[in-house]
Amino acid sequence: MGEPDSDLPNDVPLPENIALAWGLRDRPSRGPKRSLSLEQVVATAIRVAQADGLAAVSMSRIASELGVGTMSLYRYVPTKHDLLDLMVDTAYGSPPPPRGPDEGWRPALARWGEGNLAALRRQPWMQQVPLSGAPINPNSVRWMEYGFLALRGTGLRATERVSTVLLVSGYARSWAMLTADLAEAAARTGQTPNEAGQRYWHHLAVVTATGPYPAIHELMAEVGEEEDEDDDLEWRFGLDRILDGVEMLINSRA
Amino acid sequence: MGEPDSDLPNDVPLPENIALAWGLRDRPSRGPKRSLSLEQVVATAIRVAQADGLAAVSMSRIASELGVGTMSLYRYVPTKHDLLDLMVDTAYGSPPPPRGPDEGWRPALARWGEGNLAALRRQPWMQQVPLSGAPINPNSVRWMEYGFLALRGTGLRATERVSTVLLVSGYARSWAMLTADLAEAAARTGQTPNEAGQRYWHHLAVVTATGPYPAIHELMAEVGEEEDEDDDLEWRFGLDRILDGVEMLINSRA
DNA sequence: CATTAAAGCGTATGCCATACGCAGATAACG
DNA sequence: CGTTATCTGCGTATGGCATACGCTTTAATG
Repeated sequence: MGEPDSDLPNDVPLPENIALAWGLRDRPSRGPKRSLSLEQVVATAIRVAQADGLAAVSMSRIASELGVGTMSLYRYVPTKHDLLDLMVDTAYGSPPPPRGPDEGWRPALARWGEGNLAALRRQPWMQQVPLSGAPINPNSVRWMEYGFLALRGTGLRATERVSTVLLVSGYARSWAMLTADLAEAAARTGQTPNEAGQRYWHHLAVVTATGPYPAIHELMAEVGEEEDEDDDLEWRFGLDRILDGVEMLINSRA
Repeated sequence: MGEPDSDLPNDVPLPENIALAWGLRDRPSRGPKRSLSLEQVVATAIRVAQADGLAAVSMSRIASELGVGTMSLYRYVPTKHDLLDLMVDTAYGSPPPPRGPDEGWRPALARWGEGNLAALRRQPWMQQVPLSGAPINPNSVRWMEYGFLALRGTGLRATERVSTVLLVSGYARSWAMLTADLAEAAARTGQTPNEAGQRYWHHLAVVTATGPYPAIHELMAEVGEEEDEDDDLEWRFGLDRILDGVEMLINSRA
């Protein structure tokens, strides 16, 4: 991933979107005062997304919600894409409390993972936003900070800590997506999420009826027998496997 | 997630998009013959995405690429959204060879995970497509089949196998995203990926300079010391942690 | 051969992001 | 205290987009 700025000159300027997100643009003093703030714009956009879905988030919709002209928004945000970026950053909200002074890394990282999932469940539209790679926005960086705090003093090397944090957040994202889709289908057809799951398995059974899918058929047969498990237990299972794997390595080095 | 169709009546029809993806629409015999096939449309769309990015994929672009009118495409695909769905399904390509008769679950699942990453790297635009939840398209189902094949006979219960497969594919997706973003930034500014990584760390250093980010500063200091690691080694690290965690559970039950 | 239904697709609609430039506001400068 | 530079809000215009509708042509069925 390359090294930090060991000898990179300091005159490499921050890209505009990063400076914007961190509030580092130097506000000039010349012209009239602004009637809005970037935070207001972002908050309004989030409100629209939360209420009517990501597809309802248009510049004109946000503007009219704020009682200003559409083009005025571009005095606050260079493109809609940047706005989406800021929306996601803000909508994640505060991370769970960081690892306490006498707390082990494992419960702290578990809490961090649960926080990830909770955030995505609070604002499901975030899953539709194609995310933009390496985290650089303020709140994302704070989340990362908390994640790395959990792994301090574990003997894991830097790149290993990065991978571990990515492991947890990636799993949270995948899990959120899977369950959100079923929940959404359920809500749309006015059923319980459980019925939606049943329906999914049914469709899968139909399409795999002809053709070689032994493992999937085995799976479906078993799911039919097992008692209905809580969704969150299945999520915990994967999280625990990650934590076990990491713990194994840490212990083997101690 | 609900049980399969233990007693669900068989008259629940397949949604149109599922039938379409599986080629289960009954082609009527009345009218003129079609001049294209669904596969051709999907393949062309993929070609456009591969060549000029996802943003270049418009119905009119695909149509002109095929030498037909824009609206003709709607005889093959109900909406553009469905087309994107099929594009992703197809573009994943063939999964790696399934677990062999004398092969252990671990190398098989590792290979499956590598295949996930390789697919996303082959067609980076797929990461921008907001994916649609539970896998139901033919190729996705085949990938799933192979994933579950790897976990056959491990003593893992059905829901546990689901979580495990999700764990691996989710991590592959996260990793692909992180590295693709840096690679893309590198290509755009005409640098090596390593320089792009350096630049990222530099930006991170600047924005976290003021403020309480001890864990991130620690991380950056360490990354500066470590020799440049191969990206794929860092990826392998996370994958191995998953596999370790799963193996631990399997062994503890045996 | 008449009927029927589908295929290809031109046209039109309505939404979208956003480039451009103007008018009024505001602070800095002489 | 003007004058000037510069920023704000925003009306207007552009070009692209997905897609609804309905017409014409085609071809298999009765």
